[in-house]
Amino acid sequence: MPEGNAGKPPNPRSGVPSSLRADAARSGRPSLGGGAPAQDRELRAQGRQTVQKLLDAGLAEFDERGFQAVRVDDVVRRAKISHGTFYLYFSNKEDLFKALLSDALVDMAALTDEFPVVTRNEAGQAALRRWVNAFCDTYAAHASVIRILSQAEIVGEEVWGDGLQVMFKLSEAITQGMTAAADAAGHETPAGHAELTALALLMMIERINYLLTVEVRLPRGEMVDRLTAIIFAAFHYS
Amino acid sequence: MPEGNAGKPPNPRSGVPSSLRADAARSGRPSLGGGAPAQDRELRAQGRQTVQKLLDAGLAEFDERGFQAVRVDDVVRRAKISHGTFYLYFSNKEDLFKALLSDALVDMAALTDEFPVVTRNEAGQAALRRWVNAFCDTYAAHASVIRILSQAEIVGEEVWGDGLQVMFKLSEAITQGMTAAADAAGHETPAGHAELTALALLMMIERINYLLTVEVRLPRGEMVDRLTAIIFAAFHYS
Amino acid sequence: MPEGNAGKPPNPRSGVPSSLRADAARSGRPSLGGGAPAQDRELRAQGRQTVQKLLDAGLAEFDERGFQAVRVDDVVRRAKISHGTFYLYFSNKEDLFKALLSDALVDMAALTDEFPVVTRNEAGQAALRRWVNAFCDTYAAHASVIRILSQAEIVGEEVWGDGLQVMFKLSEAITQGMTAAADAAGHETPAGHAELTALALLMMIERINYLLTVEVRLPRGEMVDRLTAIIFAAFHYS
Amino acid sequence: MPEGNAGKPPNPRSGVPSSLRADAARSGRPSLGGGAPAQDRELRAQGRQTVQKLLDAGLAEFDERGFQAVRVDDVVRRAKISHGTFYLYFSNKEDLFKALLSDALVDMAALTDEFPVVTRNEAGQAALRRWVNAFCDTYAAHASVIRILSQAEIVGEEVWGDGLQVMFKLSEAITQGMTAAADAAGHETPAGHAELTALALLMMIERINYLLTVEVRLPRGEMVDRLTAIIFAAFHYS
DNA sequence: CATGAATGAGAATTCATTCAT
DNA sequence: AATGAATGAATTCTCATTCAT
Repeated sequence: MPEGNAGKPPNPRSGVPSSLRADAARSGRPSLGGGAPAQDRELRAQGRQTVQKLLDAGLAEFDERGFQAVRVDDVVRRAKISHGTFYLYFSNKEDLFKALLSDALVDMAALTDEFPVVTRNEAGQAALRRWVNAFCDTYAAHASVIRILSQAEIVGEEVWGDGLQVMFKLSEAITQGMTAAADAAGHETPAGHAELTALALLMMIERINYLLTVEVRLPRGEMVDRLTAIIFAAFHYS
Repeated sequence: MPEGNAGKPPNPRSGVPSSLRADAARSGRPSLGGGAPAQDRELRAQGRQTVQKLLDAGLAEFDERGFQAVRVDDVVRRAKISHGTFYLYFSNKEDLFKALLSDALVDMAALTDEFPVVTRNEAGQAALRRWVNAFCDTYAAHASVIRILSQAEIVGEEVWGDGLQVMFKLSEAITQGMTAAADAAGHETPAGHAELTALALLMMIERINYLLTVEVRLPRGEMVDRLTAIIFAAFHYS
Repeated sequence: MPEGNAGKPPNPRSGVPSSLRADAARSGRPSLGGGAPAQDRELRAQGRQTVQKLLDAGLAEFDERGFQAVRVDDVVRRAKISHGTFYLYFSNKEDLFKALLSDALVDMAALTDEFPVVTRNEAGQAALRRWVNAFCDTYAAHASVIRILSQAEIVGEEVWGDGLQVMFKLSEAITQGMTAAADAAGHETPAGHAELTALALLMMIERINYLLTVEVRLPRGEMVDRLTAIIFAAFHYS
Repeated sequence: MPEGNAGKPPNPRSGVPSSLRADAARSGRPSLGGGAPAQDRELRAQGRQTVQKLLDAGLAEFDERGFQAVRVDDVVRRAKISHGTFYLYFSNKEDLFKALLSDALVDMAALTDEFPVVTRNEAGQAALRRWVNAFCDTYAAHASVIRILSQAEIVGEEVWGDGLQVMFKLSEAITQGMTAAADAAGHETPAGHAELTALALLMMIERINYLLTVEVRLPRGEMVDRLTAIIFAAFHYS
């Protein structure tokens, strides 16, 4: 999930929707086809295949060298198509990235619905653990793009905004899942507090996953345990 | 503190020193004056002043536009010195950044020594809270550079490494401070576990501070409370 | 009518046919259907319709954006036919333009025959006025192409030459019509003089019409009166 | 003087200031230094020399090939300076052109003040003839740029506007000079009429000069005579 | 010390045109 | 007859860095 936005951000955002502010919901672009240029043409089999080649090549390149270092030329060379063809389907490198990203974001957003109601017992903790694990899986599956997304300076305002969206959604889901049982049981749950807690914990999960996909090798299994324990404790013993 | 390193890192690092692996200790260059080119010359009043102008201008530019977007030309124009003069003191943009960064890292590293022994009581939590607050202050004071540092793809390998160093040191300090009391009291503390927990929590603190300095406006006071509570709970109730 | 040929012209022309030199007469290609590629094929209904769509689209585009700015792609998109099809009927943008232009030139050339014998009286002036008006009508009807034609640098040598042809023809017609009556009456008419005068006046008419079709809004009715008066005076009182 | 503006003009202008509308007077940029980029730097001897080399090279190239065909690369090669240096002084080809143009426009505008009061006699006609001749000289001196200017489609809106300015000024000067004597003598001079007449005649002069500088070789001396006679007749016998 | 000048290797993008289906 | 796909040469512009004064 995206964070970071180095360089003073042009348009400051504020607030905490449902205190943490979830911006206006954007249309969930379904990542299929290509970017802008390709949107208004009908793609035939061959065309679709070329787009795919570009997406694949792009993903590979981004994964290997990051966003900045990749030149359109690299992607094109890897995909073995001509320079001009690239611009037939994507208006530029960022456009290609966006296409790649939207897949990732869709999957990440899907985690929202999967967040369980976490009860104050072993079963709850087990369910939570499963979710954390799922998060790690999803993150890993899209690591290269999410990694780039989290370097806000690199991607444009708009893309970064898409990421924030998902972040807030997840944050809300966590809040819900972690407090639902308590609420039912009549426990008091300081409203805003829970949401801030959820946000903090989400950031933790994300960054740890970040580290998991880059150089620092951490024992993933244990890490998941730790994360689960921390989340559990944070909501139930503070 | 740095995280992120988008684009598969050239030379993967692994391991966890004292499980978390703190890399080989690098020479702690003492942030004074300029970078490489300036190192072997003695600076007179005028020279020092020029360097200062460049550092100021650089900081301002980095703050406003991030690392990438800043061109040597921007810095030079803002500092009102000539293009050629820049290279008299710094070998390039990254060099300037490094000079700026080292100050920040020194201050961040200093937090290490300030981490208190956190006892399982109100007093402990209060002490912890004070430290978290200090962390936020320090982070805020160097926000622009740290923000950039945390976008690994942007800065070079070397710089990023400096950041990792500090991260591991802090992580260890937290582990110590949070488990010292318990250890003394004879509590069992699963070795590696505590360190992973500390790392996770550190990541959380960092990212939240990140968010605090960028567009998303969060209530800092409450956030500090939440962070404190989470850390406390994580170590004492899990 | 074309003038202008910015950029020193490759092959300089000189002389004044019958003092004003009318170049070698070019084959008067009869503006029908398409350009080069289409010339050797018989077009069926569908084909003719496609050509027409292209001509229409081309005219509209040229009118809106001039020659340069129009890309084959624009025409093709407007005509809602495919890129490849364009080259089935025209060899390139200039070819399309030529097809469009020849219609215009035919009409302009037709003005030649309509130029009246202008007598030194009210009737003569009225007849002249009518012709000037007709010129304006014809010009307006083909404004977009003629406007382009008059920017020699833009169109190729060949096209521009076609325009010069018509210019010289018109110039001669004016000379004839304006001096016929005088000659008959035994007035002396300095040979070359009249032709140069006619050319100058033609240029005047053309440029004013140019202005009439572009941004500068002039009162056409009065303008026609002025032009008529100037021509009349030029031939009869100088 | 500029005419033409093929391709529907973005922002239609209308009206006839003092009926012919002379737009807001623009600041008379004194053509010295370079274009935009050079404006905010102090140029030393070497710099000024380089700018001059670029201006010379640009003029020569424009003259030989027109505006469109010239690539920045051509200019740079001719001036024997590096590609990057060009952009140190001009932001692009058009910028270079503008620098070149302003000289021309200043000179053309100067003709305004030189237009004599043309009396209805030999002396008046002689004075007029001298002015027409001066016009031709000035035009010839700047032929290459003016030629380009008159192809509105090529140059930007702004540049073209500068040309219109001068056109209107000249038009007014002619009106003044041609009607001053008559007015003094108590002759009636239909207000608007005179201005339209002047505009028409100006267009004539310009286009003929255009032809004089391009391929069609006309006898300049005689042409000047004809133009003078026409103008004289137009104002005095119509 | 400091400066203005010059450099030139890139990188992005466009668009006319050809081709296979 | 028509189409979508692919091409790649051409051109513009940027910017880090070096140099002579």
